Amino acid sequence: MSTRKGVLAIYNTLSGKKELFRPIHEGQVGMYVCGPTVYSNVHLGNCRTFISFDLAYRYLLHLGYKVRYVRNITDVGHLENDADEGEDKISKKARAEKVEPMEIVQKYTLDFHDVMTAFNALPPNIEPTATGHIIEQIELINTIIKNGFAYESNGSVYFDVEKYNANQPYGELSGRKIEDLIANSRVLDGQTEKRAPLDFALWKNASDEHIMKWPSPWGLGFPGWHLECSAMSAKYLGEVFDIHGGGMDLKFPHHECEIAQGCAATGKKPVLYWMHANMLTLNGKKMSKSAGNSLLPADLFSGENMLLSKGFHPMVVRFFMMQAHYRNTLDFTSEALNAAEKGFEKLMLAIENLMVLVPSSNSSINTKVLIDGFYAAMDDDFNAPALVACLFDAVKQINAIVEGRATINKEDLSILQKEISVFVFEVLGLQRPVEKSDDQRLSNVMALVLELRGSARENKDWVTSDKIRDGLSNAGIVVSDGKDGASWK
RNA sequence: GGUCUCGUAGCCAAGUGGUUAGGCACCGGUCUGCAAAACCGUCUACAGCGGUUCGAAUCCGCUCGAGACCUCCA
Repeated sequence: MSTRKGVLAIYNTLSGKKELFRPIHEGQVGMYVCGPTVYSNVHLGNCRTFISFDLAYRYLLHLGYKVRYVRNITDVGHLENDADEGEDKISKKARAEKVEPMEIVQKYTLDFHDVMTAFNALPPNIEPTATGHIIEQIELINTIIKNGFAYESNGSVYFDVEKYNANQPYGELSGRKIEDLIANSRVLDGQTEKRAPLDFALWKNASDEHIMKWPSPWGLGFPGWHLECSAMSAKYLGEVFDIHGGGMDLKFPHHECEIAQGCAATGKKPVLYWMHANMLTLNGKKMSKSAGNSLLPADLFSGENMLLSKGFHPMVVRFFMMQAHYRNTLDFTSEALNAAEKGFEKLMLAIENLMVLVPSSNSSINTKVLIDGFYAAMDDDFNAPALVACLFDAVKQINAIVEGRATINKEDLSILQKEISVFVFEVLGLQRPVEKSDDQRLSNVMALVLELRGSARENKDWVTSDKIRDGLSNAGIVVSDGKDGASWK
């Protein structure tokens, strides 16, 4: 696949344009994605971002790149708000549940991993935690202070945004001007430690009652949220790396601050390509836990939620997400999920048929055009919905071959089988849902039941045959009458 | 209030100057004892009003509507 390197275009938030992807080191990619703050269960909106970057990761791997994918776990420093008395999310939850903060971290990290596994998201190569990198963070703060872009105040350290902005623009990524930011910044109580409202914390002094704190040159305290990602990405990917991803809502201030921290520490912009995944909406609005407008994956799978009439398989949900581009908002509705479920089943059925097709001596379909379409879609900024459309073109062709309206030769069949498998299972990361039962005894019983029903049908004993069909239906088994006899699932 | 994004058929959603995206639903058909399933076909849309152009869903302007960020969020 090495011949395809160099044709992938990625939309770079920093330039506002699609750019041809050229990694720093030939054949290698360093990718960092802001992970979750593990203070509660991840909701479906959180999941969309990670699934979006899983798609990017998978396609980069497919193109043959050696990827180092780093996704952090934020387990300290994420405050409820920007006021000085803002409480750490993990601490607050630990206090509420009367457990150690690390018990909160452990519980919700495990939940996050379970959910990611259910969605078939590949694990990152490194999953660093903020609390595991306090030393690196203190070192980074020291460097920024030494370079003159941060100052200590009352046991806390703040980044001096105005001083930084004198030489390098602050707000480049999110398209903001510092004058507008100053004009619009809210004046919060208790910000007397800062020289200017825009300055953000690199290190926060911990009060006596604060339960998560570490010794530092500035006293007991804890790191600032923005700093964590800078320290961890630099440690594992270097001062400058290829791709930084995250949710659209992190663009400002989080990612803006990361750029400032990186430049202040090294004089170099830390990231070549900034990628931002858009939000999953519910009722037309961003899914958000704090706004009470969110849905938990577990509820979606089980169907135990007022919004849902039934549960959906994780792969149906993943397929639903793949039908929208990662840079656009996607609206969640029960109806849209139902539609995705039908489409997903249609795709899976066609692939099953493809794998057992009997080749002819010649092909009436153009396999190359189909496959080129797959690549063209993904090369265009990971356009999964365009890929899905191409896959359904292939489905139509497969069905035509199945029904004898088209033919495919042995060579084309082999290529099509391989490429469709690659794009559906490896790139889109879909999985065939496991069969309801591989119980041999049930299979034997069903074979007998269907044989008896078949006899009844031959004798036009519709009462018996329908009784069997309805009875099985009540037992959760659907009988389908095809040309070559009945089947069940 | 500031900055920005979006508005595509009943629903979800690609497409950013010229070739009917796609999925689901609806409707029609094939198959079937009936039904379901499956398959085939149909449905040719781009918020409104102007402008630029041989040609606009796409570019520009205005209007209306929705959302995001500016405070914690993926």
